[in-house]
Amino acid sequence: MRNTAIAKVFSDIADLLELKGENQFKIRAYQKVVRAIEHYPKEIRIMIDEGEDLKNIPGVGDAIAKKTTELVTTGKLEYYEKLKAEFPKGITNLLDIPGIGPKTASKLCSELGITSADSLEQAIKDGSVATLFRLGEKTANNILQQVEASRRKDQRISIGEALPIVEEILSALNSVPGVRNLTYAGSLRRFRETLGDIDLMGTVDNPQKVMDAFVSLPIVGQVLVQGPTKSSAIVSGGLQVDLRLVEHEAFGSLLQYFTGSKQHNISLRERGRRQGLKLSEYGITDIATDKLEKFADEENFYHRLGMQYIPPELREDQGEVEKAERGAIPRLVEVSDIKGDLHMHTDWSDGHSSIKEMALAAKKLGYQYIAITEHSGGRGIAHGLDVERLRKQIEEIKKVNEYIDGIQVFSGIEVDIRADGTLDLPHEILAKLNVVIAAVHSAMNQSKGKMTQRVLSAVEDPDVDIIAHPTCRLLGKREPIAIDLEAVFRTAAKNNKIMEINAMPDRLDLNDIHASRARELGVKLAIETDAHDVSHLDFMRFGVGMARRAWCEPQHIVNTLSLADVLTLLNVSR
DNA sequence: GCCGTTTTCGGCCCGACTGTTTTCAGTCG
Repeated sequence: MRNTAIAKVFSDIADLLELKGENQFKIRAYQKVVRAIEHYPKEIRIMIDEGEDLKNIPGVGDAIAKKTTELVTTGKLEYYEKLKAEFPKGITNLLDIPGIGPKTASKLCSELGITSADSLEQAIKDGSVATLFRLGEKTANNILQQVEASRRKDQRISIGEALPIVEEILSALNSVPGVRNLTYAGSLRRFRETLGDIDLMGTVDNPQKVMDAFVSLPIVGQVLVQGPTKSSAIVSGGLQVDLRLVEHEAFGSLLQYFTGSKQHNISLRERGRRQGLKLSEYGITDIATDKLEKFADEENFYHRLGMQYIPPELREDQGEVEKAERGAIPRLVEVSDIKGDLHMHTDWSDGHSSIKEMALAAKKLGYQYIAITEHSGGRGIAHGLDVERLRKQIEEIKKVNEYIDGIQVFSGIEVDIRADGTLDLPHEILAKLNVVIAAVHSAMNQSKGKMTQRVLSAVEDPDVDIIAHPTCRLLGKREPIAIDLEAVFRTAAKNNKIMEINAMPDRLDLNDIHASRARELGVKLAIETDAHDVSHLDFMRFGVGMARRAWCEPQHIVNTLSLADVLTLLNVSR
């Protein structure tokens, strides 16, 4: 049983306890543990196998540790089964509708027998919902609108789709006179891979002018709310964007508050409380004197609490607050640390730019090296290279290296790992390359056991340096393959092989949780764009964001190494 | 149900908004 499945059970328990009207702090304990387990880098199944204490997970105590063990070892949890039996099936679905909380849901269920969005819609339309105590016409109507909206609502969008939209809006608003400070917050600032909505905020001299400019942007469609300090609108693609403007003196605490995550902020406020301080978006209040201290920047907000500044990517309540108190927040990898890119395609296969164009663009980014890694041809992937064309490309790369100074172009390949685990090109040619990346591109429905063996044989192949996009997922389009990553990471660590953090915004593979686990196991990581065009080299920032969420420092990422050091590493790994 | 630089018992984050009330419950972020 995977962590996500365990988290789902505890999330259901929290919902059911809410419906039951249980002690809210007990409910919160379950909710807290859901977040902790969802983001926990190590599979709990493995922790139990290895006899590790589950109470090492923040928020897990005696009771939940015992329940987790029962759930993982038997596949069932008696407490959960009993709780479920107390309620009609499907009732927790009502909690997913915005505007319906536990009180309303249990009222709808017990008095009208409603357990689904369909029966709810019916009951609102025939007027029975509006007759319930503390529910009226307006509330019923609002709920109806939410039911309809949730039916047509788009899924969360990927960060790669969102960021260009956001930057377009920001650059348009930045040209309005009187704008002093404008930025994005929320999950986007934390670099989460998908986003539900966008939070923008800033400090300005004339809020009304900026709000007017915002709602009249061409990209903005329906305006939901428009006020002097807060506006909400739907932009093209169905994405909701909130813009909030505040006084300059409180920018730091507001940015901190709206960056979240919610659990991080709760954790922070608990600490504050123990110091006699009350934290809010307006600043920090000394409870004894009721004096409010304002913060124009986030750094001083954290320092006032006696801790280091915490980078947004780490604010997930995964132990970062304790570490910041001890001064143990690491110096995370930054885009400026990146000295090369080891995975890209050119017009030799399915890319759009030439080798020379890629090299010049990379040089402009300040890189010392790049690797050209086309697809191999055996599986019929778009214009993949066979042995003959690869030989020719090696020659061509030599010429480019003579022509261009200041950057080294490596010859490489992204060789297909066939269904049987063999590579798509022979040893003779692979041995001539600087970089060999291996990846799965076909037969993705193999069983977990078969797929794991397939990838393991590539990891153990002496010709292979790097495993690319290890789960093969495409955000919102293709589920990850079934694979035992723990086994892959352990074997990679033993064989000194590199795992890729693919920076393409619809891949982000390894993701943050996987990359974090790989790092813990001592696996070397490479952040690679998989660029098919010079413009794709900019994807590096998405990969770096993922790596930062995985607590990676420069030393964990091989392409922060200098040219000389990376060459040594690649030879050593053979 | 969790947790400890006040505590192994008694606490547990904070504020805004809405619609329903007649002072506040419920929900959200």
